[in-house]
Parts: sequence; structure tokens; C-alpha cells
Amino acid sequence: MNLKPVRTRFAPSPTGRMHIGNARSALYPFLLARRTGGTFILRIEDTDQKRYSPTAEAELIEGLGWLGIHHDEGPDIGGPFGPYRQSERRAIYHEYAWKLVDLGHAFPCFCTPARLEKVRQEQMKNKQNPRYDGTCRGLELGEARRRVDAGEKYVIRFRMPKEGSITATDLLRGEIVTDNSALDDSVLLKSDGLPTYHLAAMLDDHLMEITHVIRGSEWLPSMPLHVHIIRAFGWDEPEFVHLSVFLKPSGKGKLSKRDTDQAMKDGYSIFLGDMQDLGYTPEGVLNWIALMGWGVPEDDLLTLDDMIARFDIHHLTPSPAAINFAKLDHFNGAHIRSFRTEDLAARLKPYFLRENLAVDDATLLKIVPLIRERLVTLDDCLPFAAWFFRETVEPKPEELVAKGLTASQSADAARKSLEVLAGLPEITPQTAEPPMRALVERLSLSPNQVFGILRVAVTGQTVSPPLFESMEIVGKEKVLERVTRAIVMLEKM
RNA sequence: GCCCCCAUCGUCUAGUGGACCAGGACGCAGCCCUUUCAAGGCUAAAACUGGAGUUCGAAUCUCCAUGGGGGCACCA
Repeated sequence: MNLKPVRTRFAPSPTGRMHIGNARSALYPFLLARRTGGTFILRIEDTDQKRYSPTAEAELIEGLGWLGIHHDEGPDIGGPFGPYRQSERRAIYHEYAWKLVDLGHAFPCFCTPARLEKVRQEQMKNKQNPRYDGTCRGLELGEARRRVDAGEKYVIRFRMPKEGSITATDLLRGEIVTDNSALDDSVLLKSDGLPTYHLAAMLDDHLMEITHVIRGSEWLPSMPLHVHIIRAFGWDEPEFVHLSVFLKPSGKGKLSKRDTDQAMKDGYSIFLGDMQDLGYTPEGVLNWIALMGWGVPEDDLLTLDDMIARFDIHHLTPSPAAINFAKLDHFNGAHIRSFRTEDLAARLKPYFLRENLAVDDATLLKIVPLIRERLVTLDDCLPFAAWFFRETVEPKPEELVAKGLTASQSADAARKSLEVLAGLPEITPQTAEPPMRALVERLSLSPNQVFGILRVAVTGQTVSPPLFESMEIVGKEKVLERVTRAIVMLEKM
């Protein structure tokens, strides 16, 4: 792999919520930049004032920060190639668009949207390809300038050659040859003075000295146009890499609103903003999205640093990938298991606080090792451990009855257990487990039965962290109190 | 309608003409461990879309078909 420092960029348009597709489009260029000791840039492509969403940019930056994908230059931190927000680069686009006119590669166009729409309808009706009909293409430049100066509304279109073909190269797919006759006189500068993506992105990538353009495959069909624009200026084009799209879990089609709604019902989401609430970690999410479209040999449990060390653009795959939430869960759980106790405790704490539980750090630190390997998402700490932070537990009477025993038999087992536990100086796995096992033996019952009764009595639930470890944390006094109460409940049944 | 891209287990993928009766991971099933739930260990089932060609030899190269995806805006 060529390790010359690259300059890459993530160039989202702030129009909606940040999702895993965006995240991956940021991840790969980031990895390439870090891998080569290069530079990763954030550029905001806000040239569509109709679709602009003021909260989107903040969400984008927040999402990147959460994942640990930090940019070296961007609208929030500046840099030598700014501004990094396209709406602030108006003058540049204007200048270069007219430069292209002067070079003969573009022309001003005065056609009204209404007329163009009519032409398009006509063409569709005649089963022709919808495209610009060339009305202003032959306009004399002096005349065109006069009309512009007179204040007439205009756009600037690229003057696409009528003949010949163009060869564009995608790093993952190789050379793609396109007949120019299949290409259109696309608009470069809109009548509001702002550029279209085609002009803005090519210009900025050149001006910001981007060496590798890594973007979604929805841009593949317009790559020939982009290469035309770049060459019209006399520049060399960067390396292009078009990432495959994410498909819905079934693999049939891309994700729709309906699919994302369904995912949310199942406790999943593709939006970064939701994923944190759902208990996903940046490590898990990153690992998940990184491996959709990147074939990493051997171990696939990767941290960001692992990814940087192994990233190779040639191992990206061009085919679409169906998302698989089960795999997200796997990676999330695996990363959680790898966290140090203090780290995991700190990450879990907000989820307890969210439920208004009185978490104290010392207790939390003791709980973490007990629940660590049981967590798939961070908020799974609640069903396992929320009860530790409540004054009392509320066992269901029927759950106190052990399998295969009656209520009074269960009460009896509980009474005998209470005697054993009460006789201990303190309850720890070391002190309590041997005598309790001996008791089980003496009663000719199974550990499952007796420990089950105690589990429900002490934790209030049938599923919990290991029993004796939990008892140690809760403390002898509360354990005896709760077992006593359970006996009363059983006797009343 | 036209243009472009893609195609290996259910899913993500390894594989760049012989080392492939196709490897890994997730999921699924079974077993082991086990006080619940997990985690962990072991085992199993599971794929080269189809057809022509090139070649001594093809998952790998070519063509066609099929399927899937994307695009054809004064949106990105």
C-alpha cells in the first residue's frame, strides 16, 4: 500500500439526521488519512437552501466526535484551506464558473425552469432521454453577458462535448468509459448564485488539495461529468473511491422510512443520535460499520487504532451490503466485555441516573464485574442491576415458589436458608456458598430450587447476577430482611 | 425508457488461474460448563446465480442471460 500522506475529506450536506451511511463515509477517509499520516477534512456542503437543516451540522459534528473520528480541518476548527462551509465560498464558485465560460467549457443559460420542465415532459412522452435541449448553448457570449448585466436570471451550464467518450477511474472498479453523448449540459451554477454539487465539490476538492475522494456510490454515474469539469480547468483528477450502499436487512433494496421505523420498534436504529440512547458504544458501532464493505482478514474485533493500522483501500468491496443488527449486538457486547471496570462503570452510570437511581460509585464498581459479560447494550445494566440501588425489592409471590415444590415447602427451604445465612459473620461467596450447598444436599433439593428462591427473595427477579456475589454487595442485614419477608409472603400463599 | 455499477453460506466477508471436496465471523442447531441469565469451549448444517467460451486446469479471465443496486433536477 502506498503510504504517501493523503488528504481526504468527509463532505456531508446538512439536510437530515446522521446515520450509519454517513458515519462510514467519514470513517474510511479518516482511516486512510491516519494510516498514511495525512489529513482528514470536514467540509459542509450546504448549497441547497431549501433542504438545509440548522441542527444537522451540529449533529454531524457531535456524531463524529462520539465515534472518535476527529477532523484536522473544518468549519468548527478552521484550517489553511477555509472556509469549510460551502455557503461561505460563493465568490469562489462564481469566479470559477465564469472562468469555465471564458474557457469555452460552459455557457450562461436563460431558460426558465417552467419551460425546461415542459421539454422534459415532452421528451419522456416520446421515450427520449430527458436532457437539456441546447437552446442557450449557441448563444453569442457578448449577448449573453449583456443579458446577465441587465439583471436577467441565469444559470451556468457545462458545455458537454457532443462526440467522443471519457474514461474515469474508480479505485475499486477500474476504468469506466462513458460516451459523451450520454452526458448532459449540467447546471454548474444555479440562478441563486450558489453552485450545484458538481461544481462545488470538484472545485473544493481541488482547492483543498484532496488526493482521495471517497464518497457514496450514488455519485458513480456522475463521475464522468466530474472528470470533465476537472479536466476543463486543466487540473488532474484525484483518486476516486465509490463506496457501496447499505441495504435493508433483507438485502432487498435500500432502507426506507418504514424500515427505520421498524428497526426502532425492535430496539435498533441507524441514526447515531438514537444509538447512544439505545446503549450502543462508539466502539461497537464503529466495528460494525467498518466491516460492512471492508474485508479484514482474521480477527474482526477492532478498535479505531486497529482499524488505522490495518486499513487498506484495496480491501474495500464494491458490492452493496445488507445491514445486520444481530452483528451490531455482537460487536457491542464484545467491546463492552473488553472495557476496564472503571471505564465500563463510568459508561454505565448515565443509564442508571437516567432512571433516577441513587448510584454510588463504590457499589457500581463492585457490580460491574458481575454484569459485564451479560451486557449486549449498556442499558442492559438496568434489568440486571437497577435493583441494587433500590431500598426495597418487590418479588412476585408465585416466583418465590421453587420449581417442583409447593409454597409451604419453599417457605421451609427459605427458613432453613435463613438460619444458615443468619449464622454467618458476613455473607460472601466464600463464607456462604459451602454451607448453603451443604444445606441443599441435606434437604435433598437441587441448587436450582433453593438458590432460585433466594434469588427472587433478594433481587426481586428471576434473572440476576450471580447470587452470592450479589448478596455480598447488598449486605447481610438486607439479605436477612428480604429473605424473612419472602418467608412471610410464602406462608400467606 | 435510457445509462452505470454489482453478484461466494440466511448475513458480513476471505479468495486476484492450480495450495479450495472454498476459509473466517454473525446468526442458527447440538453438546460441555453452570444456582438464573450470560460469557466461554467444542461440534454440526450452510455458498461460488445460470449458460456459453478461453485454458491442460476457472469461484478467479471473456461474453450473454438473470437477479440486485444506483443514476438520468437550478438536490446533494
